[in-house]
Amino acid sequence: MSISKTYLPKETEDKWYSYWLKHNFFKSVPDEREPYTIVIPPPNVTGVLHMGHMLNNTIQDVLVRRARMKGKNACWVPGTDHASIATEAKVVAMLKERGIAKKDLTRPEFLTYAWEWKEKYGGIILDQLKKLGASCDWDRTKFTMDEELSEAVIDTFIHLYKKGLIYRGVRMVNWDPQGKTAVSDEEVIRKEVNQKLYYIKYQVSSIKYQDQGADDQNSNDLILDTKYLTIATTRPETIMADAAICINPNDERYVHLHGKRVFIPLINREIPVILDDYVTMDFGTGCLKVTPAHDLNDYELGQKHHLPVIDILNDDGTLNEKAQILVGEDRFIARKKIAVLLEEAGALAKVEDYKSQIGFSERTDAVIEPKLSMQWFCKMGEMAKPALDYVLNGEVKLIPEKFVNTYRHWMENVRDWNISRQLWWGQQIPAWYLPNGEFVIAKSEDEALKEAQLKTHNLQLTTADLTQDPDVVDTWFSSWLWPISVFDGFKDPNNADINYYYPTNDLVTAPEILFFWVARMIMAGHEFRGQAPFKNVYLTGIVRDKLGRKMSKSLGNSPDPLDLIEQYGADGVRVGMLLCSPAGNDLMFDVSYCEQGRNFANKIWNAFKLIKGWEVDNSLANPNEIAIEWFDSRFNQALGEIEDNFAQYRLSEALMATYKLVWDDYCAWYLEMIKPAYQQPIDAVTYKATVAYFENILKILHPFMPFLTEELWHDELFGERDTLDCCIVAQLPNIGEINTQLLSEVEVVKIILTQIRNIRQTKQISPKEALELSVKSNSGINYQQYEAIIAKLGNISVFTAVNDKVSGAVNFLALTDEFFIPLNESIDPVVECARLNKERDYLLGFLKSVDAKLNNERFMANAKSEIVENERQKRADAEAKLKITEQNLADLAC
RNA sequence: GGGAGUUUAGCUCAGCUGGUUCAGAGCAUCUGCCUUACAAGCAGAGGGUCACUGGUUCGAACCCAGUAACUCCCA
Repeated sequence: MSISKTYLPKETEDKWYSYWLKHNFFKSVPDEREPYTIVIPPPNVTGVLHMGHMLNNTIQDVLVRRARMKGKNACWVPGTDHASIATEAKVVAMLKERGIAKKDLTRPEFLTYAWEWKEKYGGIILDQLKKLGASCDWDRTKFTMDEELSEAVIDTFIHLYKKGLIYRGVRMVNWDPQGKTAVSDEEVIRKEVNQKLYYIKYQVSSIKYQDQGADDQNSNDLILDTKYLTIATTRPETIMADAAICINPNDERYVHLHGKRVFIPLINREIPVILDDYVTMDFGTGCLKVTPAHDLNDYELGQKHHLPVIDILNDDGTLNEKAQILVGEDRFIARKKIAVLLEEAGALAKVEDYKSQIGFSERTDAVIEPKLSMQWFCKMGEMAKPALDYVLNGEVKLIPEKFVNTYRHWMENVRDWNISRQLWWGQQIPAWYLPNGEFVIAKSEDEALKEAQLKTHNLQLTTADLTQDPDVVDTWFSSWLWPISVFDGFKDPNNADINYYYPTNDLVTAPEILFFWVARMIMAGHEFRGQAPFKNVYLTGIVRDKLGRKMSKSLGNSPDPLDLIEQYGADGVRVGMLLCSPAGNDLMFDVSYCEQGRNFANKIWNAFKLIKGWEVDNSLANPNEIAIEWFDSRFNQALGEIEDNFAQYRLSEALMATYKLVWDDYCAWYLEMIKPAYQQPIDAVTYKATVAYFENILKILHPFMPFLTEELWHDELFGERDTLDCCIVAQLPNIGEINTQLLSEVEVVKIILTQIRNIRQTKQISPKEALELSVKSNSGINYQQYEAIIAKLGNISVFTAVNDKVSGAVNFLALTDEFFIPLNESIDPVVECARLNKERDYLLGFLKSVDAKLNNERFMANAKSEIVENERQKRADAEAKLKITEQNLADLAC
């Protein structure tokens, strides 16, 4: 049977994934081993796999697989998030297509449709993760609206309410007019947008109304005009909601306005001029329109000055009757129309281009409208404190550490969390309203009734008198419980799972949800378990394209991860992702990394092919002792580096160390050293060692490249394997002895071989032509033991040790040892002299710099002794080399 | 406006408590090779005023101050 020339991922991936599943390798139940737990950041149930997931889950899988191979009981809990706004929007859209409007449905009817939709389309993303190789314990798959998880949400709500941490109040919230719901601060994405700044003239009321003809005034004129004051706003459509004009009391330009009143243009409502140093004098005109209903800062200013709140917007962003004009128009259309009306009325002084930050809804991308409404809030201050401490005292480690500062800043300035959403898809708020407007909080309608009867001392009340709050809680109010609720730690706080798996080990997530998810999970962990939910938080970067732009659907710059897997194989894509992903820094993704990953897979495949093709001859002696011993040391050395990198969560460096070990050390050096001549058999000892090394290499590769390694693992090259003897559960080798002298001497051998190849290249000598090599050793290295290797890889026919230099031969230095290769052609003395002179100049310069240190009293006094010793050694080496070089120069009579 | 971070080869990044010649890796580039494991490869080579300006130090990519550019978070 011939082996394919390249690795073919498609033939292995599904096969091994099913095999792993069939034999329950991903499954975890508590036992006596040490647990290693990761809970997945639950993707939206509506989501499809994008590059961010790809990165995130590759990292998790690498960590989980490695833990499994270190003998831990590894458990990776998967699941999805019900994503109320996003899912509800999808369901509404689906219904609309079928000609059904949400408003015509009852809540239960709507929810039936929603569940249907979820069952049918939800969770695709979990199947996509399987393609990537994610070794999740699928039996533990959870959904944030599962019965136990929902129950946990309700219980949590009640618990926090009783503790006084949840309250109801009118607050300015971020209103999403498209989703028609409030969203939390964290769900508002700010973007810089080109806008217009409208300068609008308000007539001052104590002056008689006259003179309209001054369109061409500049700003200074505007200020000097005492009949009008001019404000600058980006939102002219909200002037009808103005409650006052505010100026800075120190603003000398406007002293004449103190105590005055002005008219709102078009509707001619009279409003006061108020004074507050909140107003920045040098922004706009220095006059600020105060619109408490439609701006957070204005709201606060309004509260301070007891201004009325006039809300002129409907929930869908259209103007209502209170606006008096443009009623029913959408806010953006109204903006354009009112500009025209103001212009016609002579109230528009000018329009400027202006850039400013605008909030957009993360879920619907609608422009967020600040809106006053009655909402439920969760107090954060008290909970933030312990959650901050976990991170500050290192019980929860953020990786990289730079996020600690950001985290602290946020936790110290945390604001109360608006947890209600005006949606149906989610956990309905467990509050029941009584006819008198009071409310009770209870787990069920029956309990609510009892509470209500108790509260009102009215036993006549029936459930018909109660109305449950129609809103649901924020999705994050269920995801913050995730590390506890996936192990059913609320209903059954002492069950075997939660006691075993909690706290979890590592959380891998994006820094953008550090606050609205990570911080809150720590709060919940502390509140409900008295323990942080995880020990380490690995924050990945944002996947960007080559040009540094965030990958997004709208830009169309994101490759489909499944296409990438199709093209480069799951292992190739995993390697590609990790090659360019430093922790916490954004990564500039490019498919060329996947290509590199695929090439690497292919390299391993071909190394396998080579070994597989050898025939063993038991009668042969082992000529490769040195090579075998060297690779053993090198392997152990690399193992240490990899271990160290993992301990610091430097995954891309751990991968790179592995990559170089395999490609350079194993393939390029080791296999070349021991490779028998064409169609010659190999001795048994070398063969055995080589196969054993290869098996160890498969182990360290497995977390990165699970499919390829599992495929090779089962080849008969490695002998008969039991059904359950799989690479996925193989135990990683321990670090063995390292012969450092051998390692450094082989480095010299590599220099010699590189020099020989270099000479061949420059002198255009074919690799097939054998050369003679002599060495005049000054270092004490016994080159005899490396003779076989040098002869084989350098194609050297005769390798001799000499006491005197060989004249007329090409020569080079490796450390302080001199090597000679006699050639037929004579050496050009001019070229050779130039080379030697350059070498001498360099050495002289080097010596000078070393001597400068050694002759410097302050250096000798201050530098550590090993550094001084090091300088002395450098000096000795340089002098030795200089001596050789000068001798060569003298011999050539340069 | 407040805070954090980044700036090292064409690209992506290492460079741990300042101390092996003004620095490493992978990719890319250039040159030569279809040398029967691999052209998705092999061998060799080139490439950097460590953003800029000062300072501290015997010694600075690394510490300090300032400047510039970019990124992120918060308001």
